[in-house]
Amino acid sequence: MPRIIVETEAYSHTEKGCHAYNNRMTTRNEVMFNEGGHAYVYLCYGIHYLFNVVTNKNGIGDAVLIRALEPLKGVDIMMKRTGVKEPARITSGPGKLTKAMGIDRGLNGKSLLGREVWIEENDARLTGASIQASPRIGIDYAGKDAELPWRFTIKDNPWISRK
DNA sequence: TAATCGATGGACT
DNA sequence: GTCCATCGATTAC
Repeated sequence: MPRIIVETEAYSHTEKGCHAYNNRMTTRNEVMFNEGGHAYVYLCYGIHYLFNVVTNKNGIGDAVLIRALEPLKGVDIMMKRTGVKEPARITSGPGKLTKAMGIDRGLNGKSLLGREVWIEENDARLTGASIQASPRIGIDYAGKDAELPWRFTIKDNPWISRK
């Protein structure tokens, strides 16, 4: 069931918004220190699973949070999973998209080159002008690092989260 | 071992 | 606009 990723946020161990800040490794975020190309899935607020892609080398805790998707197929089953009627709202948020995709902690640490979850290229090509950068969402506790413009969205795409 | 707190979202006033 | 469900990880003691 393909999707196009339309909204992401970057997290690096060099800033406080990241779980791996200051190279802190815990049972929760240890997969972030894996080789890039792995899935990092964790439970937030006791309710929502958030899906990240580990991006750096082994031993370096960097990742990209997937915040929103544009569905290409499978809209019907995602509406059934989430109960959301409006197609453009099914995956418009990091917690909602994992529910729509059926992602849970069972995928934590899985390789994105495997068969359970993966990312691939398609024919869509973006120009720099169609990508907007803005401050990340929901990390006020990170202080000054919360202002980093590390949230990337596709301009005017209706599937991005509205915050 | 106990208290606190989220990389959220939905319901409600 | 405000409130809060819900639970594992983290922090406080």
